[in-house]
Order: sequence, then C-alpha cells, then structure tokens
Amino acid sequence: WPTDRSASQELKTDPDSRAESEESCPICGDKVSGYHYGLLTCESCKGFFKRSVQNNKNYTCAEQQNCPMNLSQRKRCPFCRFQKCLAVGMRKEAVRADRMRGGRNKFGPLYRRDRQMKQQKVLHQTTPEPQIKTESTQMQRPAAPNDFYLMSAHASSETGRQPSYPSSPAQSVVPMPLDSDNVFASPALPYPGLYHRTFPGYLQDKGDIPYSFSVAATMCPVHQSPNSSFPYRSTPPSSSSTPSASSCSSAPPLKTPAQNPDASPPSAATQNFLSQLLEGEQDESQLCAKVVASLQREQANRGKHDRLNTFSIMCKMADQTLFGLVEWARNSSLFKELKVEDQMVLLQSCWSELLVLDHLCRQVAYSKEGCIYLVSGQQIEVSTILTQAGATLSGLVSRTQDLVSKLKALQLDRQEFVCLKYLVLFNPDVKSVQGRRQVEQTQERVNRALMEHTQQRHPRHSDKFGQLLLRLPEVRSISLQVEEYLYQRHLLGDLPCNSLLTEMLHTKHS
DNA sequence: ATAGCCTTGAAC
DNA sequence: GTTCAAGGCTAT
Repeated sequence: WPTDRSASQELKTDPDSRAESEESCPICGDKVSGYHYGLLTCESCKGFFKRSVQNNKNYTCAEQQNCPMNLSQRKRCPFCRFQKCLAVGMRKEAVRADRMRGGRNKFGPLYRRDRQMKQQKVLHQTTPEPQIKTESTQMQRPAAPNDFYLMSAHASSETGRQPSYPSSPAQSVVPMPLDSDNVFASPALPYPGLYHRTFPGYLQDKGDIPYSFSVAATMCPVHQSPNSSFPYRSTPPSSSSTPSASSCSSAPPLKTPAQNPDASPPSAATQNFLSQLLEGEQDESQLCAKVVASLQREQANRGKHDRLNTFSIMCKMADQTLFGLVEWARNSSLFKELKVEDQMVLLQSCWSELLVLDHLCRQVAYSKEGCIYLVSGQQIEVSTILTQAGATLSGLVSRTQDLVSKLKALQLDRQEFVCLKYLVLFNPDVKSVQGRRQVEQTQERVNRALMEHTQQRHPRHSDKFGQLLLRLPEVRSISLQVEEYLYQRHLLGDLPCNSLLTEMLHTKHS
C-alpha cells in the first residue's frame, strides 16, 4: 500500500518516541495489535471485520457514507467502518469459511514481507541519503554468478536461511551478470499482475502449461460468471456519476449510494467504486511466490549447464506477470460486461502498457533508490544495468526510471494506480472495438473517479489528476519501445517459446 | 454488537 | 518448542 491514508497525521503526532513498530490502526487509529486479515490493525477492527464477513453483514449508512472513523466514533457507522476496512486493504479471503482455528494461512509470507518492507522504510527515513548515491554497496554477495536469481527462493538449501521472500533489503539486491547486450530485457517489461483471489489454480499447478494458452483460449468464456446481474453497468446516458456498487465475488452486495444520485460529497460513491476496483488487485506476495516457484520449476527441469540466461528469466517473469494481468482483466466485472471479442482486442492492444504500468507501480511501492524491484522480489541496481546493457535497453531503463521518479514524487497511491490501469485498458480508440460507446463510458467513469479521488484525497496537490494523466503518453511510448525491443529479440530467437508474451507480440505484428 | 482476552495449530 | 494470526468467549 503506497502511502496515503489519512492516518498520516496521527502517525506523525505520535508522541511516543520509541518509533518503529508502534503504529496506529489505519481504520480507527487505535493501537495496533498485530496483522489481521492482511494488515496491521487494532483488535477491535479485527473483530469487527471478522464478524462482518462471517455473518455476511449488510450495513447501511445513515449519513453520506463518509463518516469519520476514529477511536471514539468507530461504533457509530458500521457501514463506513467496513468500507474503510476494505479500502485500506483488509482481505475477506482471510476470514476462514470453515472457521478453523489456529495455524497459518497463505498470508503468512505476506506479513513477513511487509515487516521487512517497513523496516526498510524506517531505515531509509532515518538515513536521509544524498540521492543518486546508490547505497547498495552494503550488500556484498559474492553469490555464484548465475544461480543468483534463484537464490532467494530456494537456493537456500545451500546458502543459509532466508528462504522464499527475498525482500529483505540488504540481500535482495541482485548481482546482475549481464552478458553483453544479450542480457535481459527488462527495463520495463515486467511485472505483476495480479493473479488473484480464490481463483482455482488456473494458471499454476498444471505445471508450466500456462504458456501454451493462447490468447484465444485464455479469453474463452470458460466461466462467464453467473454474475451478470451485476449492478455495474456503465453509466446511463445523461446522468453522470452514480456509480453503483456491489461487493465483488460471492459476498453480499454492499449497499449502494442509494438515494442521492448527485450528492455533493462525491467521495462516498467514488470511494466505494474505487474499493471495488481495488478488490480485483492481485496480492503482490502471492504473485511473487508464484513467479519464484515457476522459475524454480523451470530451472529444476533443466540440466546444470542448461540454465536460463538472464534475458530468458526476465521474459518468464514478464510472461507470468502478463498472464496475471490478463486474469485480472478477465475477472473485472467492468471488463466482463464487454463482448469477448472486444475484451480480446483491448487486451491485445494494451498488454504492454499494462505491463509497464504494473512495473511502475511496483517501483513506486517497493524499489529502493537506484534499484529496480523485480516481481520476484529481487532488486537490481540501475547502474549495473546501464553499464552493461546495450543502448536500446539502457535507454528504456532510463526513461522508465525517470517516470518512476515522477510518480514517486506524485505519491501515486493504489487507487490511482488501479484507475490508470483501467484507463489504459478501456481504450475506446482501439480499432475494431464494437462496443465503443460502452468502453468510452467506462473509461469516463473511471476517469471521473480518479479525478474525484485525487481532489479529495490530495486536496493540497491541486493538479495531481492532471499530472497523472500527463504520464500516460510516456507510458504508452515506453510500452511501444518495449514491444519493439522484444520483437527484435524475438526475431533473433532470444525469447522463450510458448509464451503469452510471444503470442501477444505476434498478434500485433501479423 | 463491541472489544479485550483466551485458545488453537501450521509454519517456522 | 516458539510464533502469531485466526477463531472463540464473554463482560460490557
């Protein structure tokens, strides 16, 4: 969660000097008691969230759906409290349907990563660094050049502890053995996506089969969710913003703005809408684990001297990420409203932009100064890349890093990021979309939500909205260059076969 | 219904 | 054996 949250004040004012791990609940500001359902919250909000989900509560707000949330007023409006729980990222999936007690769930690793991330941040703040200074020297890691990329994951069998989740700031910087230009491709390629929630193994398990999926297959309305009665619907003709909302998945529909179509405090409806969009986001640590696992499998199936080279590894990562992005889109209720043909056309048109955006977001959220954070959890020093990669690649990396800096300065938050992804996805200018009007309306709707969000969430930053939109052309441009670069490498036979990536490239160039 | 404290139990 | 998030219990 990129910083944001209104708790910033509460945090700062914390008179308690013992800083560090003493934070306040992002929902009500009370004392945090540990990780609950995805993030650090207080005991009461934990209980509240649990009850709400377990009992399938359907609250309504008697006010404008923007009730203040704090220690003394949190009991007043369960609706707003629950909304806030979701908005800050609490996960319904973490509430067990079978009510089984004890044990650990899949979020375990996430919490661990999160802790490390926090510590890293604290360290950074405490040590204001010069800037371009790549303070990475600390990490010496003479690791055997070449199995580096897996060291995080399970090379641990030989090296010491510290398995799976790389993230630990210090040792996750990866020494990049860049062989000439033949190296990797990932300035901007990358990452994540979102695989997501309770989805059946779909992409994983079944070995590496996903690579054989064709876009068409991927797009097959396999399970056209029976949710078509979804309240989403693009906005009706004239009346502009009246986003309806409903909770995703199987949960009970959340109360919608109900009666006040054009209420002036657009915040409630908008926040609600944005919460919906956020729900589709894939958990980063899950994606990370998946990617690492996949790479491990791949490597395990290869001979000792048949290891994948850096470039191939990057491609695999990008491919997994891309797959996740496609899943993300397909599971989006807004996207599902489109004809399948339109869905395909749109994805084929913007996949690389989505990859770039995703990469950018990851950098904003996790990367250290001067480093690129890979979806695998590793970090690579930009300087290493610039000195060892070829001109094209270096150029791409530089451009991308510039964008990252700008976005970091803008303090892009999760909601904004999601909106940008939707804006890119719902591109009415794509040739041959049939439901152009529908795509257009959805884009406009997301655009409005983004505008309102930036205005109310960052009122002091008067033109954040405009600034964000102004970054999109560069995203587009970079993505085109990435495609071009990849295509060149593809022609040289450098891309791994059977990848979704390759297929996407082909579709465009045919 | 809320929220503080208690019990569980898989992962480490 | 230790952790620590998830569920349970129970006065308010």
